[in-house]
Amino acid sequence: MATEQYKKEDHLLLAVDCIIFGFDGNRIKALLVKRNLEPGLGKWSLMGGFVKKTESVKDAATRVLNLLTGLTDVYMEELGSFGEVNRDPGGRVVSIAWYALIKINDYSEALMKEHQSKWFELDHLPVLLFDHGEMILQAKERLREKVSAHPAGFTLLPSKFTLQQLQGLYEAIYEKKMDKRNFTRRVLELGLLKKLEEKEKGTSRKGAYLYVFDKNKYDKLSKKGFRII
Amino acid sequence: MATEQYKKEDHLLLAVDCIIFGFDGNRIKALLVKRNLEPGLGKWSLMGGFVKKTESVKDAATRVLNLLTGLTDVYMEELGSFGEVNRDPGGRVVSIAWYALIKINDYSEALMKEHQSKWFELDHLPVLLFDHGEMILQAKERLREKVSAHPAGFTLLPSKFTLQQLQGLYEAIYEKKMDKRNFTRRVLELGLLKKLEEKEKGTSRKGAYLYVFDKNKYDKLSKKGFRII
DNA sequence: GCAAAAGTGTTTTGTCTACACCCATGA
DNA sequence: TCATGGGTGTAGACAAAACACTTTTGC
Repeated sequence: MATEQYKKEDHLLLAVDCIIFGFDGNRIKALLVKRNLEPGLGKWSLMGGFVKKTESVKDAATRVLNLLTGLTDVYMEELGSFGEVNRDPGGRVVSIAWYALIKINDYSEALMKEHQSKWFELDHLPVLLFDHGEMILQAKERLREKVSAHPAGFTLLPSKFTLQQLQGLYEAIYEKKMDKRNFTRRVLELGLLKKLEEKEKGTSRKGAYLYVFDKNKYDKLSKKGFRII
Repeated sequence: MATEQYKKEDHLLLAVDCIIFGFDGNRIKALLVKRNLEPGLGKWSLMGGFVKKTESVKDAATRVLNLLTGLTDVYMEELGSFGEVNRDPGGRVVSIAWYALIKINDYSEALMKEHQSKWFELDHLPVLLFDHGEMILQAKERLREKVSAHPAGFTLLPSKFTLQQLQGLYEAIYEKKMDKRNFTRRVLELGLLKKLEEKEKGTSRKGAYLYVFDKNKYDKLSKKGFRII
């Protein structure tokens, strides 16, 4: 099947690794797993896997994410390749890193036990496999750039959320406090949110109104971009 | 050498393709070559090549760029992977696209003859190999984002240049006219440019002052970013 | 009635945009 | 002397930032 000229070229292993972000209401966290093969058996690492001949790179990333989380339809984007010759002592493996944003509660305790996985705060990461620490750092930077101009980050929140939760998310990503009035005004002006009658009463006596996204406007803003910070 | 578990995984071909941008004073152009192997022999395509086992992905991109242009120390950045299963009918090849910014005069007529290569305006591209058209589109978009906040784009200009050449570059990238006074003020305020005594007398009787970059400030601004548009 | 978080406007500051004329020079 | 591109400043519009008090309600 393959053209003759191609056959004599070097064939390599191509992997995908997923930086899976979650938000627990206070901090951004990354989901890591205990590696189950050599080299690096038992080390904390990103969830990864090899790209098969019969699937696209994106499909491989989706498959690997699904293997760990059971989730489909997750926001995921390519971060970039990691292609140093000796990055993996087990062989010549080029990895393409992807970052995914999930609702932290979509990932159950049961799955954590099953896969020996755990959420880690970004400034309390363990020692990581290979160049996975660098991948997470780059992904964190990319996440900042992304959410400054796209509503993507909102997918880290539960489907109903309060304005203070949304602000807390941005404060966690940018690691700085923001002004409540300015923040509220900006996000409401985007016209992206629908206010519900319901209130969230967990955190205060008064209770805060819950909001949901207007999917149509979300799609429009995703394409066009905006500036929220 | 390779770990046992790795051996049974699929091995694929990994390629790099370079989107090489130049600026002729009026338009952004891309450097294309006539493909010299099957499949797609004779078609216009990006300069590309396979990643060898003994080189990093970045080194491969650098090597491929150098093969065509003879240049080293070129501004180059990863665009992303192109990994559809059937993107290359010759076999399962995943390509990592890189874009490079060179001074158009660094690429001689002699090299164009030797490699059957040619500069094309971005809105007059020929029919291209595989998904190379899509790569160029994405690279063009990325270039816009990049130069809006980083001085990288300046590397498309000759080492001495006038303010109007710089403005022309931005106008070409954004495909819109800008205000001369506003533009001048903004770039001078960055403190990035050093005014020379020399004047460029080619395009007007009066002559326009030439500028060069202050390398130190360039490096600082590269990291920190700015907003020019 | 009080503690604790929710909700809400205005003023100030800074940034961005629009806009037009004189200058220097070679032909 | 005139045609051509080079160089320069200001006023108004708009957006961003700073800032503090009232409301609701469960205990």
